[in-house]
Amino acid sequence: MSSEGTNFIRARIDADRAVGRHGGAVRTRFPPEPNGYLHIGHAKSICLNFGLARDYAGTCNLRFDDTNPTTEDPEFVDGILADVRWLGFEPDAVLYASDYFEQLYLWAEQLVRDGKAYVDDQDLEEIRATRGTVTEAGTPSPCRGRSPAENLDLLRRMRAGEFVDGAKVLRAKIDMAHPNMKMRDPLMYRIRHAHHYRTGDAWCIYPMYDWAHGQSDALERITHSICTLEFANNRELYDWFTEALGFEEPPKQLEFARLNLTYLVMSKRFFKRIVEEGRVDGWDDPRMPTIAGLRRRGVTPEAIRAFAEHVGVAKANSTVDLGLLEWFVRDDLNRKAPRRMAVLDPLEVELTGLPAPLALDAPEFPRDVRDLPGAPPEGVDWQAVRTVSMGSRLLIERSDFAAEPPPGFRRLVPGGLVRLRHGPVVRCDAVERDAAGEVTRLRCAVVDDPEARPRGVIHWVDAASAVRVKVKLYDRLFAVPSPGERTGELLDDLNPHSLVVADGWAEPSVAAAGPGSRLQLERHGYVYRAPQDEGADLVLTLVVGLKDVWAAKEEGVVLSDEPEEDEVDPAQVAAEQARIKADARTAHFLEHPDAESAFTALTTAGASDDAAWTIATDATLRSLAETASAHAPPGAVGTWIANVLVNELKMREASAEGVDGVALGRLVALVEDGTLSAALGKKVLAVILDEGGDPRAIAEARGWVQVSDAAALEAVVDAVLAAHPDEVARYRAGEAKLAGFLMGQVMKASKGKANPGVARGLLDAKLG
RNA sequence: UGACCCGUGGUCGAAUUGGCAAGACGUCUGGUUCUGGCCCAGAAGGUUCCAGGUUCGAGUCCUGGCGGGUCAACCA
Repeated sequence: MSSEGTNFIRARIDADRAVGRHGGAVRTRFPPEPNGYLHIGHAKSICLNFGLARDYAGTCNLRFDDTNPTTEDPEFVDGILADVRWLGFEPDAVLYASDYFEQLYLWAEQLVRDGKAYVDDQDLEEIRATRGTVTEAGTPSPCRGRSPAENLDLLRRMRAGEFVDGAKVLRAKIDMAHPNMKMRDPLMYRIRHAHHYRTGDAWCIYPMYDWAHGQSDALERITHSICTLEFANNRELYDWFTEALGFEEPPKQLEFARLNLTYLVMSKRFFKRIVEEGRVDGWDDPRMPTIAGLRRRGVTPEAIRAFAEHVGVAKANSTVDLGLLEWFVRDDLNRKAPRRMAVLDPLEVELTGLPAPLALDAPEFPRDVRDLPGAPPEGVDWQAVRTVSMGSRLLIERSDFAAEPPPGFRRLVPGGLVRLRHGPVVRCDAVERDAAGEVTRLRCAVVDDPEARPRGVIHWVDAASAVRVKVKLYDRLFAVPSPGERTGELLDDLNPHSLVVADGWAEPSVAAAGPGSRLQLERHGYVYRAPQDEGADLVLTLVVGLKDVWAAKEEGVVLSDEPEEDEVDPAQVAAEQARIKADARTAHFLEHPDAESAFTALTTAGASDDAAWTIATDATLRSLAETASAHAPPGAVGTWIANVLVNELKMREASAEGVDGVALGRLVALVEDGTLSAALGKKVLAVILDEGGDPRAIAEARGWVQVSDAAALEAVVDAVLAAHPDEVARYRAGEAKLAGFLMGQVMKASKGKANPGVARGLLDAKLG
């Protein structure tokens, strides 16, 4: 199992395996449509699906969902396959929905024969108009009543190409008044005389997503079909199709929240637009959140995988801070990228006191990198040292000198000392300026005093040996955390400085770093040299900058004030809520007098309003309560039905129909007279629901009798207290919440049989 | 105002299925340091959306409300 904890999908898989579904196998798939490039959001899905297959020793297919010939392109299938492999996953099979067209068609004929699908002659507008709205039912097509034989003939002629595009469609025959719009006779096939990149001209009808997807999953014997939240409404249809075709152990669809990141949008359409408008340099522009873009930026697959695992999988819409992705990129590169020095905005330094050029040994990594968690990367010699020469003419970063330093400035100042990284400490003796007052050159002297206390350490390059580098300083694509929010136009929020090219100088060994290598330019960030050089120049791209506490402080990031919360009086809220509830109830009772009498009867018998309402508005529960009330106090029966029974039924997805009212009443009586505690009563109820029977007999057969005897419970309480001395001490030290924990232990020790009231009294007394 | 899904520190997200509200990022201290990086130690930050109910005990169950998302392509 992954070290990154659990999530609802894993919980579901564990539960399915526990009951032996699919023989405990896990088969997933990643199903992109080849109509664009994959982005970081897809990476999350890829890591999820392939990660599940890996952790459960299952399989994961890559399946191209290529059911729409007009948008798809083989260019994208190649790109997608390359991206998946680059991320580090090898599909167990590379498959295409288009390979299933024949089977899909055969199944469609089957549904037609079964009267579960029909051919509709209505055009696009008519279908749209008769679908209804979210609050109004749709109206059936005039073609809905066609006979299976006629439909079959029409479908075959559709396939044979007798009709023009849009003339006819095949629809599932479900329910035009269904509250879920996806179930209002959804389309299965449309006519499209178009060339498909794989099936060529073999077909002129193409399956819709809903029809193709679940059946493709079933063909591949997928166990868990994982998709994003927006398909949740489609699940009912997914299940309808697999049910209609009668698959055994059909695949089950599970939906999770797609990844959103601040400073980014994850929209294929927007990507397409900025690529076409030339605002970025293609789908793989290093500013793009596409996998290809991240790769060209120099981000490693390891960083993406670690990020994807970390953000987790849930059903709540959420937006992850882009800073988190950047953190994972740094964390990975910190251990992999050899250190180098480069000056991007040079200021000349004339160094005196150097008798001859120095040859300095500079380690590839600082010592402490070795102590990082995780093994050192392969192929990196941690002891490696490169030689850096230092002559009398140096270049330092312009921002590393300040004639008038701000407080806390730990770099070069007139008359001040700094260490030149891997080299000597120097003192700034003179500052040369041009006519405009701009600093043009510094004169510094080597300070040969081992006691010297420099203000800080700065990097440098030797002017005589430095090589020219062009560093593409990439920044976030958007300037604001939520693009498009201000004006509704994404382009308005594009970061104008997302690409700044710096012409700098680097120590010579930077040129020796091979194509495809990653380095840390010390005090700047991590850079990447493209596998293919762009020209004669040495070009590096900034993958991500180093964390920079100083720059953040300089910018003076001001945290916004806490928004003032309006003071609300809970009592007032409660009163208001009660009024709303009461109003709704009176309105309901106006039309349902029987509900009102039941409600009144239950509340006067002592049930709470909520419990009474739950029962009074449900005919089945109402008659159940009536039957049960012959054997136990009606108020208690009401409370039990509303709070315990309803929950149990919900968990087993069962209805109240057929529940034994007499047994229920007797059960409540047993709880009321103290024979059973509430917890034991719940267990007995579960048995009644599962296999039926008399509550007393069930309880006796299993020894489920509440223990109220103080002496017997005292022994249990003593044992628990003795077994948890730390918790007892913490409780006595003031951690009141530990009482709940200890009480839980007592209940557990008594196998749930302790009378909670008595046990609690004992416990409280002993804890003092 | 139909159906479905979702509300847990600033941001993500766990919680053994009713029993001590994890962890990470971010923030703030301090230490270390020849990278203002990394690392180490510590801290702050929560009425688990709200109100009722059930229970010895509720983030978890029930009822209602509020807020957000998705669905009315011959896209996926």
